Order: sequence, then structure tokens, then C-alpha cells
Amino acid sequence: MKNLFENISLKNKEKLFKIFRASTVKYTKGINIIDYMDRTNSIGIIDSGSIDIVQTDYDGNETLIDELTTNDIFGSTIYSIVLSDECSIVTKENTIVTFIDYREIENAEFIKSDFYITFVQNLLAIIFEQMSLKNKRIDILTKKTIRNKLLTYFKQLSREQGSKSITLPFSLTTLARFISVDRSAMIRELKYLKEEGIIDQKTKKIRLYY
Amino acid sequence: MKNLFENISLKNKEKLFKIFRASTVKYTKGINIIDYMDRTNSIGIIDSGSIDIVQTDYDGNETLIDELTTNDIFGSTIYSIVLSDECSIVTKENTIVTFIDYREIENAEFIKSDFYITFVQNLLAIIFEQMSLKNKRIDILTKKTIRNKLLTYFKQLSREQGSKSITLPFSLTTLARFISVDRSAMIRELKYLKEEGIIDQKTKKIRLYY
DNA sequence: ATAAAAAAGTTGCAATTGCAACAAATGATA
DNA sequence: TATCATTTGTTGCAATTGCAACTTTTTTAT
Repeated sequence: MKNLFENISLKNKEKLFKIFRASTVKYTKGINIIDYMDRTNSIGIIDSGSIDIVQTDYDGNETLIDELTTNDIFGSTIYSIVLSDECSIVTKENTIVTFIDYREIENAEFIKSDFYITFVQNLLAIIFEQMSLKNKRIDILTKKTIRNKLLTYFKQLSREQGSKSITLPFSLTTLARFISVDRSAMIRELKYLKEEGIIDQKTKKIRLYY
Repeated sequence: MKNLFENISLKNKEKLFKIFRASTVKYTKGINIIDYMDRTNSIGIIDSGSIDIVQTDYDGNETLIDELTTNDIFGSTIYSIVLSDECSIVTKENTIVTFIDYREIENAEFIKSDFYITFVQNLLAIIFEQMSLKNKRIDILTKKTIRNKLLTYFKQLSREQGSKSITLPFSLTTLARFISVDRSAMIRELKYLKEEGIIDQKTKKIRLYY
């Protein structure tokens, strides 16, 4: 997967940091990043680690909006909800984030230098990748039954991993949150799929017979 | 909303078209675009009109993957499913699409010219907008009840339109597809929300009391 | 190695939803 | 303005799902 500063020398990376008023920040586990960032014009790119985007309702209920990992992007431009008060961005582990000031993409002084163009192209590539991920998730979420959500997800993984035998990239608990269904209901549905001989499953190892 | 060729002169637009091997194509209603496009390296941007992205299963079932309108972007880079055989892109009305060869973003000869940079920035702005839309839709789709899906969507609209009195941008039938629930069940839920005094609704006009 | 924490798996039950099959209202078109 | 098409609205019913309240297994940390 592409890195934001791929093919850019350390020296030029430093220049870019100046242009974009960028900063790289290390957070420990359980920090609410939003307290530390300029809410309006920054986008953050995760260099390593992972974060949750959590929305808290008026009555205290917490909804997991998104879980982000390496190379994922967040910021008010992308998550319009972040602008609102109810939202928090919490690190799940030690996490390194690079913030850039989005406005500077439009008025940088080094705009015609090679490294600037490389940077914008890297950013574009990352965002395309992100778009693809979002579309895949929407493809799953629009399915009306847990069964179809699971089968859609498995098919995606099967295509990516090039095999009918796939390995889940995360726990079943996380999968349930990803496809936004009740965990116990999801495991029940997995049981049915096994009983009907449509799949074989043992924790994260799944074989598809369809 | 930004246009891909905003602030670019007609002359430079033509140059960009050459660089990106771009072409603008007009389709009449009901055409499957995918038959006409380079499947692997093009992205299409809708200048006007609208299209459906439809997936056809082995047993002939059609699933609406997405409905795209002006400035929406599609292509194998974004919709990985498009690569697969089961997917078709069908115009819903007379539609104008601009195709660009994505690879050329990386090796264009006019890479340091102003119009090239303007173009890439326009593209970036459109994609950020798209990302935001996708995130909003995911925010809705991850809610577990029709009621919460509706209320989440209404809240989004309310924020956008800056009022507790909102107007749906499309029909209730389309809304049901957008939030991916059964239409009759959705209308039933709207009825309950009205009975409980949480909203007022009459076709596309909705007033929020929460 | 063992305690603690997280994940996996089960089940009963009530609530929600999708589906089917309608009727009524609204909009478009010739 | 008559007709056709689309959208809106209704309801019964069966299937699916979420929720709660567990037990068991696996993983992590000291």
C-alpha cells in the first residue's frame, strides 16, 4: 500500500512539512486526538497504529463510526460529522499521525517542484484506495440479510486473496462491527452456513463452497 | 460543487484531454457504458445525467450497487467490482461522461504547467467531496434500525440545509434504496415517527421535532 | 504459569423487518 | 383530458435480527 511520502527524500519531506504546516504526532493508547487537532482545516493520515471514530448521542450511547488503521485518512473535509461536537477520535494503541493543512494544497510556493507533484500523486493514490474500501463496505452494508452481508464480504476477500480459502484480517467480533450486525446473530448465521455446507469456518479460517 | 475543469481555459482543457487521453461521450438513456469503456485504466466523471451501477448474480438477481449523478466518479480503481463480469453501468437518462486515463496522472509531459496542477487539485476536491458523501452513507447504513437510519439521514440533511424543516432531494422510493431498506417498511416507520410526534412528513417535506 | 481480559459460541424471546399483494394518489404524456 | 406509469400508502404474516444473559475457549500480560 502506498505511503504518503513514497519516493520523496527526507530533505524534501521536510520542505513539504513546512509547506503544509505538517506535523507528525505520536499518541499513546486511549487518547482523544480531536482535542489536539485543528478541527477545521487539517486532515490526518495514520502512519502507524489505529484509531476509532466514535459518536456519542445525547443519551450517552456510543456508536462506532469507523475504525481506521495505517494510511487511513480522517478530517473534517472527509468526516463532516467530526465538525460536530458529538464525535471523538480515540487511539486504540500507540499511534503516529501526520497532520497536513489541507488549504495549503492550493497555494504552496513549491507547487511546481517534483516532490510536490509526487506528494499530490501519492495523496491521490491513497484516496483512491480509500474510496475503493468505502465502496466495498457500502456493497456489504446495503445487503439486507446477515447471510448476504457475510457472503458478499467473503467474496471480496476471496477475490483479494485469490483463493476460496480465506483468512479474516480481524476477529469475528470486529467483523460483526464492520458489517454492522449483532455479533451473536452473526455467529448463529455462520453456523447455519456451515450446516448447509455453503462454507467451512473455524475462527478466522474460512473456505467457500460457492 | 466543483467541476473537474474549473478555472481551466478551453485551450488548456483540450491539452489536458490529450494528456489524459480523455474523451467526453454522450449517451442516451438505457445504455450500458461498460461496453464502451476501457475497463482497466479509465475513470469516468459524470458531467451531467445519471447512471446506475448494477450487479447481476449467477441466478439473475439484480442488485443496485450505486446510483451516480453529476460529478460522481466511477472506474475500476474505485469500484473494484466493475472489473468483474457481473457488473453493468447503465444510463438512466441522457448522460455525458468524461473518461480519463488514470495512468497518465503520473507521467504527463505538462506536469509542471499551471493547468495541470489546477486539474489535479480539482480532481482532489471532487474526490474529497465524494469521500464525504460515502462516509455519510456509511454512517446511515451502519445504524441497525430503519428508525435510526431515517433519523441519521434527516439529521444530515438538517445540517446541510441549515433548518429543522427539510426537503428530500429525491423520492421516498429512492430514499428507501439509498438507506437500503424495504420501501413499505420504511413508510410504516415514517408513520410511527409521525404518530409519536418526532417528525412531521408529507411526501418530500419533513419537519424535525428532535 | 496463571490470572485476567478478550473473543467465540449458545439460546430463548421479543421486536423489527422484508415480502407480497394490494389500493389510492400523483405525475407525465400524447 | 384520458391513459399509462410511477410513487405513495396500507396491512398480514413469516423470517430475520437484536438483545440479554449466559458458558467456553483463546489470547494477553505479569
